[in-house]
Amino acid sequence: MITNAEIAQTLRRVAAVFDVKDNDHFRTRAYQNAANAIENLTISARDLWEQGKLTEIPGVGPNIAGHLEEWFKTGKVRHFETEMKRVPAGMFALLGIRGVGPKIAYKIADKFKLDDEKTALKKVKELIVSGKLSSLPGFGEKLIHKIQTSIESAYVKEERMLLSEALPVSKEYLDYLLSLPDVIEAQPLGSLRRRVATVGDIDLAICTRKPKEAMGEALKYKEVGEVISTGESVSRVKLKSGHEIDIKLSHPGEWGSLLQHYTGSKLHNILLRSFAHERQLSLSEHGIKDQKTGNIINVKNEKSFYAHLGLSLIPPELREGEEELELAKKNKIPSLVELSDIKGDLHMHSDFEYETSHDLGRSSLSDVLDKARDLSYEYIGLADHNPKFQGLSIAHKKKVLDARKNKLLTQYREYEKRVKTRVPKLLIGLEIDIRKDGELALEEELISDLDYAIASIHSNFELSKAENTTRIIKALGHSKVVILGHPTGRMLNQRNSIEADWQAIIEFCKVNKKVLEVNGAPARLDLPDDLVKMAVRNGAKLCIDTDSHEVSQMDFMQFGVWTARRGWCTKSDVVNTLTFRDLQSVLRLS
DNA sequence: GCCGTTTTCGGCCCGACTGTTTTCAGTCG
Ligand SMILES: Nc1nc2c(ncn2[C@H]2C[C@H](O)[C@@H](COP(=O)(O)OP(=O)(O)OP(=O)(O)O)O2)c(=O)[nH]1
Ligand SMILES: [Mg+2]
Ligand SMILES: [Mg+2]
Ligand SMILES: [Zn+2]
Repeated sequence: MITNAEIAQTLRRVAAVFDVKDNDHFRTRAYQNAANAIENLTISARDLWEQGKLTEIPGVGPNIAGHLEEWFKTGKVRHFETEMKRVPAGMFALLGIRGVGPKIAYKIADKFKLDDEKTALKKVKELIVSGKLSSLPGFGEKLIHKIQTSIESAYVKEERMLLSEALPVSKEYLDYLLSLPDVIEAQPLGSLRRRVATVGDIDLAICTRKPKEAMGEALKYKEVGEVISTGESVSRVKLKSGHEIDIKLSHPGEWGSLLQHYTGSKLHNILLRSFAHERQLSLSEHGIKDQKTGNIINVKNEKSFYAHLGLSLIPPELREGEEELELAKKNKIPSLVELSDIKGDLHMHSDFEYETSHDLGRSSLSDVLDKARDLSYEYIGLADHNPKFQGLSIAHKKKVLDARKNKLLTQYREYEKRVKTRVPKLLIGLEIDIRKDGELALEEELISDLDYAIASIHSNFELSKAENTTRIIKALGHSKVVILGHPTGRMLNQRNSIEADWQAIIEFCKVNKKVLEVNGAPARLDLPDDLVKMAVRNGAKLCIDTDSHEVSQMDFMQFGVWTARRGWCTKSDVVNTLTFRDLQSVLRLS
């Protein structure tokens, strides 16, 4: 299996060869663009090749597509191999060092004949210790020290953090920044502002009339462990916690263009700048420059920045360099679902104790209802896991489920009596495992007594694409099963999405009026944004849930909404924006 | 190497910071 990540890595290596051997900057960039595009695909490039759609990937043209075809057919690409042989293989290992790019990596690998990728880093360390590296022209003391420390830290594997991890770290820093006298405004930008599921670094921006003072104060934040680089408008620090933070700074007059630039994404920026070029305008974080007169056009905020280009304001979640520019030109950016549109949460676990197949909730129904009232919900749905499938008699399971229902209803009536107003309606459902063969892990006669069922995969994640597709569709065929829970099963940084034919599953959901969950648990965010987009495009409905096991987790709804927004989801695509009456008909209860 | 409702040739986003160097290349965001 040739993965997208492997392809992207190889294309980057070939790009590096073109850079150092041919100094061909544009061909280098073409290969990098293709690498980025393939890395960001959700569907595997191999699948696209089988469908004859490789050149539909932006940045992949006939040449690269031809090379990839050779790779899929024969297992190797002669052209790539020839190109990569033009440099010592050790060079590629050095590219992973921060601050070391193709030029420096090549100089070292070439001079010291680093032919083995595996030993290259070790050899460089030895060359530093023996002082030989300083014999290279351009390798001063500081550069060598930088390489040395970068190699050390490169051994600590860095992965992207969850959005939920980045948010409190950034908030604490922002609270500090906003407390400074010279800081007019401060806010998170980059992937954090675009609400990407995982975040590489934390990008913060400061608006000030006194840049020097403000930057000086910003770097004095008590959690700063190390200042990596610092300048008048940009600094980079590493916190004691290990988080890396970019701080950018601008005058009030440039604030709008700074927000735009630093929110990204990179691809969005590049496309926007190319578009501006056609209008003789040049964009940067400093503003909009008229290329004929050289005048900088002043923009106060992002709205007027986009307006100057004839574009409507694009929500940060959509700024990924896909079709957002085309739609903004036509003023056709949809208005996306918002947290305040949500009228209930249908995937929560109660604290009822029984022989569960997985885990139990921890909060009382009374606490859950209090929180739901705070959130102005009209309804909530409790979807505990099905009882253990094996080892319990049907009679026992029935007893358990009846007891659960009775207890919850009794508690609910007591709550109604006590609180009286704005009590959210209660639905009693279950989250039922989809077994390997697509059967539900609960007997038919026990399912019929539920208000609704969520079907979820919790095992056998490694089944083939065809097997997963079949079992999901089979499970969704049950009349009580209306929602497919956390469809891909991914756990960010821990477990990949299952393989499945999402196009077919989405089509099935649309035709049969089934609903795909957008699970807002921060480690899931599942459906992922790109599949949300596929579902929305194809007219399938979504349900944004939290999967909460205790009251505080009901706030995960925001993460689900952000993920849905990144998938171009509007209010009308989401069933839990409906009134209770309309929701009941979606659940086939009326 | 990619790409095109002004182009199939001739462009390709733009700027900050660092280090080592007298004017800029390399790397990164
Ligand atoms: N115009 C332009 N802007 C860039 C470029 N690289 C980065 N930016 C802008 C857009 C990015 O969203 C922003 C922050 O850069 P980052 O490298 O932190 O990327 P981002 O936060 O989007 O993703 P991340 O999660 O940090 O990997 O800076 C570039 O090459 N050109
Ligand atoms: Mg970032
Ligand atoms: Mg950054
Ligand atoms: Zn689950």
